[in-house]
Amino acid sequence: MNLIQSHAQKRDGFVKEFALKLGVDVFTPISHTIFSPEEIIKKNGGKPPLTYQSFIKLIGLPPLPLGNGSPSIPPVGIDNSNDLPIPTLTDLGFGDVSQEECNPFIGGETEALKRMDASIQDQKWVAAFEKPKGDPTAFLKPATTVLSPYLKFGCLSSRLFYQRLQEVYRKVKKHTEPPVSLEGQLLWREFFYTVAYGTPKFDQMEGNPICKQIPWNDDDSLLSAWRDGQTGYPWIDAVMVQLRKWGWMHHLARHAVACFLTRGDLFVHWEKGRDVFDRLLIDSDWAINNSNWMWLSCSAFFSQYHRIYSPISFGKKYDPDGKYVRYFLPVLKDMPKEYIYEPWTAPIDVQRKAKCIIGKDYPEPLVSHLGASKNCKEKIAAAYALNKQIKGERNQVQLQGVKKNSSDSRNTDDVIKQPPKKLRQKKLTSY
DNA sequence: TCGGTGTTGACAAA
DNA sequence: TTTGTCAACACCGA
Repeated sequence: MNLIQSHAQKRDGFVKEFALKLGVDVFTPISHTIFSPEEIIKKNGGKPPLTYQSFIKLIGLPPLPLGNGSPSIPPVGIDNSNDLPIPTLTDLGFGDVSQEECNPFIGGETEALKRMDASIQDQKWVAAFEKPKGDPTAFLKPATTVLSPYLKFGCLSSRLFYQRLQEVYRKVKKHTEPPVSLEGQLLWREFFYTVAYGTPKFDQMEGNPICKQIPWNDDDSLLSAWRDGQTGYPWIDAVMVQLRKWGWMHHLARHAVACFLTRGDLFVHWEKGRDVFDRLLIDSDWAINNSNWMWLSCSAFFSQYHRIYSPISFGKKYDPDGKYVRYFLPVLKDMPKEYIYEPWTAPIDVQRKAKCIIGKDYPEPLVSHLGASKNCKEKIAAAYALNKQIKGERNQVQLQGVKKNSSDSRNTDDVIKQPPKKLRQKKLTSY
């Protein structure tokens, strides 16, 4: 049983027990997601679908939102009338996180509905929405709905959002389709929930049947430089600062920093990056976060490890002047735009004039991107070959019906050479 | 077994 | 601004 399954079971048990005492009937529908992961997996022969397209083929028409088409069930809302004390961040175990005044996301259902309505009002925008085309450097007016935190905390019903989108699609002549449309985004969420529900050890590499076994390194100094926005690559560091300050950044910005940490440059284990995101993202979601880290590290779902986001040109493509970098990394605010994505290449007099000496006011690049990415590709290619070989051997064994003995018991976990334990014990500074 | 396809790359060429 | 190339993997359906 994995986390989602045990969580659901605990919740149902608790609610039922509580309700029984009050003599209340309990009806627990699928409501956090649109579809039932269990039913989709059953339809697929007991295994979760592993591609988006195969997932789409399995789903039928979605059920209507509760209270909005199911007349026997009242709308679910939050009763704010009884003045219950709201727990503080410290109560919730986040006392060491300082909240920035600029955090743009207010909590609650009222705000969630307001946000959804505001997004949906612009029917042209909804009809034309195409996720891969958004601008990850747009921060004054984000290129997406930013409804993810509200979906995560249950302030916004995914079913309601889905139905509202359908209403818009019916009204407009032409609109984008899944996977790139807004509807497609909701279905990605469903897809990842389904895989997460049906996969043992989903949140780790070892023992996870869908996860490639790759000998990631365990270098805490690389990890902390990345986490603290000290890699020396302004685009990467600015994204990590936005994560810390806002608890949110654009989807493609997440891709860029996740790729950099894992398969692109630093070759640090995706589970480490996952933990940082899990801690700092306001919308962090167990199923989606783990899925995306496996995706970006080429551990599952995606395997084109030659396609690496450049920590220099990817941000530049959207924001050649570096407005985004200057906003989140004020130390670089006076760096001329020719050098803003590669400040270490600026002549020393330019650095002096910009009041930003590289190596003193802002770090030198942690690694050389060209060399590091080449290195990563080679290591992943080798790991892939080994995974394939072991999978082949395993299939052979299954085909021949040979009973497993000790010499056959090798599995893909063996690909991992455990690094010397605690060789580098540099303690991570607190969040 | 093989060809088609896969939400989101970078770079060069047209 | 759009298209082809790079080098090549995993999954799926015929």
